[in-house]
Amino acid sequence: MLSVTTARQPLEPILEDLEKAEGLAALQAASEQIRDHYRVDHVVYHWVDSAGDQYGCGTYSDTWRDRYLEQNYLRVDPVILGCFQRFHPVDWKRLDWSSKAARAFQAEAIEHGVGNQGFSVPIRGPNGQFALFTVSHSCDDDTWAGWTDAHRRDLILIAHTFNEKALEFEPDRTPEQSQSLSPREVDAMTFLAMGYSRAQVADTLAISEHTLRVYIESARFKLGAMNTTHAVARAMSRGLIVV
Amino acid sequence: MLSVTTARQPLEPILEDLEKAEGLAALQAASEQIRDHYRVDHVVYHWVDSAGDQYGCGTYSDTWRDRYLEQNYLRVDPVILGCFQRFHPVDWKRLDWSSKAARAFQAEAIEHGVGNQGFSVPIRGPNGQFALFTVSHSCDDDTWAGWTDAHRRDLILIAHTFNEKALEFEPDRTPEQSQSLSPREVDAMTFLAMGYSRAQVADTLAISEHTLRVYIESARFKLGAMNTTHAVARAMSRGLIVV
DNA sequence: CGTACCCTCACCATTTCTGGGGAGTAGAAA
DNA sequence: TTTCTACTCCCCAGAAATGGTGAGGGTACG
Repeated sequence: MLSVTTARQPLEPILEDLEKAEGLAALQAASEQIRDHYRVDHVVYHWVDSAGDQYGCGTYSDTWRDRYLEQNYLRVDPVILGCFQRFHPVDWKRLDWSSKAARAFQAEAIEHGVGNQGFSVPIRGPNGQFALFTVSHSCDDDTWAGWTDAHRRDLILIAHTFNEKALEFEPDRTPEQSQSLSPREVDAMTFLAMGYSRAQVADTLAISEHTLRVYIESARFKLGAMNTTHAVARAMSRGLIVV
Repeated sequence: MLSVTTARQPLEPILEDLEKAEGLAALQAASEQIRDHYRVDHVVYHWVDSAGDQYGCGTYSDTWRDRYLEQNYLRVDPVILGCFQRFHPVDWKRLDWSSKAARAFQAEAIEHGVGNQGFSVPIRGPNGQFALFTVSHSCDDDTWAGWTDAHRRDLILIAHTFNEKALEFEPDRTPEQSQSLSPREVDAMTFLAMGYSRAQVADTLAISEHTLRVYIESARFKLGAMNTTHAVARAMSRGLIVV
């Protein structure tokens, strides 16, 4: 049971155990340990790949997890949708549950034992990488508010550490070093991303449009892109240009 | 001076003072307080807008800050470029300083008292928002490694709190609810960002190219984009599509 | 001192994109 | 029930981007 007094429990051992974890099975065990330590119903880490692939790890029941994947709830789940637009950790109460799909989802989640309260920490990386660290529980609002106030900072740190570990075991998810662009190529990509036409970019850079085309083509080649839009998208997601 | 023993200093008062800060001037004071508390040379918070606008706050000298802005070092600074590609907090030693521009930049930074060591925490938000919380210092590698090991977690929490505060005082930077795209528009933008031509996207979505064009045009309109490339770039930087 | 990469400029033919129209369905919201 | 939004389809002509090929001068590095 969750106590309203919410005495600060020591965080260090949790983080240390987490940092010692080796392999995905250990992460699974770590989430259970965190759950038991804080005496909440569930602790979940949820990764959403840049390609839309998912990876989850936590204490939700298998049936709920399977159902979630099977129904592609990723695109309905208000927790995902809400956190994806937010900077900071968020209490589930502050999310938008107004749509019909969202309420149906919520009802089904509670039915599967997810809990009526929740707190999720969004974690973002380059290339649109996104993960969530979530704690959920069943209790009344005041109890939950007290608990989250007391453990908010802990959860941020645990989320970070958990994410670091999860990335460590999945090197595929760390972005590979891509070939860099020349200054002029960066200029070209940047202005194109800002919506300038080729003629406008050439004018802005005070070069002929022919020259500009050479840059765009070489950038496209370096980025392995099939067209200008693709090249700009890749340059952005690789952080080669900042728009 | 930075002590190698790195006894854990209490973090709570720092965070509490930070959370009490009201206004940008208070944040400036907070960065100085953090600097003095940890006895490092500099503490800096640096925001990079999705439009390329910057906002900085910290203990760097005015001359260096002006120089940085004036020279548009944003696009050269290996700390920015490196952290933009990274998930986790990073020690400056692990960044890529190999290019000529980078080394020139480093030399000039040290000349302006920035310090030869540094540790930066990247913070990301929706819509491609990006900020850095940096601590820099002058000392040898071992001392620095010891210090960062001891305070890594503190810095993550401070970075989060600092960022929360900075956002609070600049509501402009909180993402205006950008008009969302319809599912089909998201599909269209996504495939375009993946390099598909209009014909290919239409084929993939099993709709006519004419229909596809309607989606692209309405997406372009919603995003206030001047052309397809611009629309895709905006959709990406606003986190509306994930590629 | 050669190699390699970057910056600059040019033409031609073809493909692709864009902007201007108009029109019907279904489902959800008001 | 009406209204609104999303989704689907169509034509045409002009604007823009692309692909292929070629060439010269500059700087950096071994």
